[in-house]
Amino acid sequence: MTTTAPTSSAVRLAAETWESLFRSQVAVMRRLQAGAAFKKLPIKEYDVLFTLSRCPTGKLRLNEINDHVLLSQSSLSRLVDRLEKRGLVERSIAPDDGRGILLGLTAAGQELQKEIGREHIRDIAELVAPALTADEQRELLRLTEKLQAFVAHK
Amino acid sequence: MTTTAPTSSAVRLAAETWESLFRSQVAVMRRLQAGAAFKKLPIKEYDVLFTLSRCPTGKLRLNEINDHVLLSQSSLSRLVDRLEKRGLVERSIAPDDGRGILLGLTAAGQELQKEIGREHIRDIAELVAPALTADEQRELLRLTEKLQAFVAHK
DNA sequence: CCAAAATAGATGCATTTGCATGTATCACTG
DNA sequence: CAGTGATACATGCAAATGCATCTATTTTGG
Repeated sequence: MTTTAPTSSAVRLAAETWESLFRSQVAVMRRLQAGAAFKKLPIKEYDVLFTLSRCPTGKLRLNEINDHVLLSQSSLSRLVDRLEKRGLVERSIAPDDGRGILLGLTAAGQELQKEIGREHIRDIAELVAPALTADEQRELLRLTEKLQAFVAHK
Repeated sequence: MTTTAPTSSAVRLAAETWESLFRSQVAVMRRLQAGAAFKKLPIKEYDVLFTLSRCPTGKLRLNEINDHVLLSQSSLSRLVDRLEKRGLVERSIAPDDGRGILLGLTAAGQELQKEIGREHIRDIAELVAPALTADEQRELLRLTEKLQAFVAHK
């Protein structure tokens, strides 16, 4: 046994931490996706609209979106088909990569994202704000950002 | 505007906290499900085995499992079909509710859960332990448990 | 007690998803 | 520069999922 091997209690703590994070995510997500906000658009499709609405350039490569969702590459492609068919997004060729697709919101897409987002954000606050103090929320935000940053660069 | 209305900055903090929690979950989950541990069994199916292995009685009602996963009732029923077909779980009639099904692990199910779990837990530790200190992990555990407990009882 | 409403889980059918594969483009190397 | 390997995204096809519905059982309220 070397001094750098993880101890079983360290492994157990990591596992329990992950389990708790995952289960809390499930608990909140079950509530959110069942809400009235997602009658018009499934939450996974909304997520793409939201991600596009939040990015500085307003456009993203499909593979960039794909790095942040739990869908296979092909499923994301098909999800984008559905959004495009509804006139909510538009595909264009990426200017610096002939293989690539840039995705942007249409005006209708922006409008729908805002409409759903208003209700969605209220649902989130209804769940999170009474559960945790503002300081606790900030700490949770910091810890999960730290975790995500590590995993993203690993 | 009443004094009990949530302020927009309180709503925003809750939303950002949720977003960060959700994205970190996605980042970790993408890694875990892509790991060698889940070549033998998809992670959603493993999750049911794991949940059964962790419960005090060794058996759970389908609707109890369903309260903690992101699958519809029918999809869980079908997932359990698949596990049963592989001889990993067995269904029995709940003794106190003629509508109900109790689910339990078979010996093969226990064995496979342990086998996959050994590798899975190592993968988790590889992601979480270098990202967060032990104190941070404990704090994250506490906060997510608090959140989950609130949402579960709301 | 009885009827109505609610609940539990299985199933039909349509939709979504994932694996494998294909085509085109890009990056790298000699 | 040319060939090879890697990457980006679409598509075929099979599997998984979700909505709606069904049957049986339990719970509720008068």
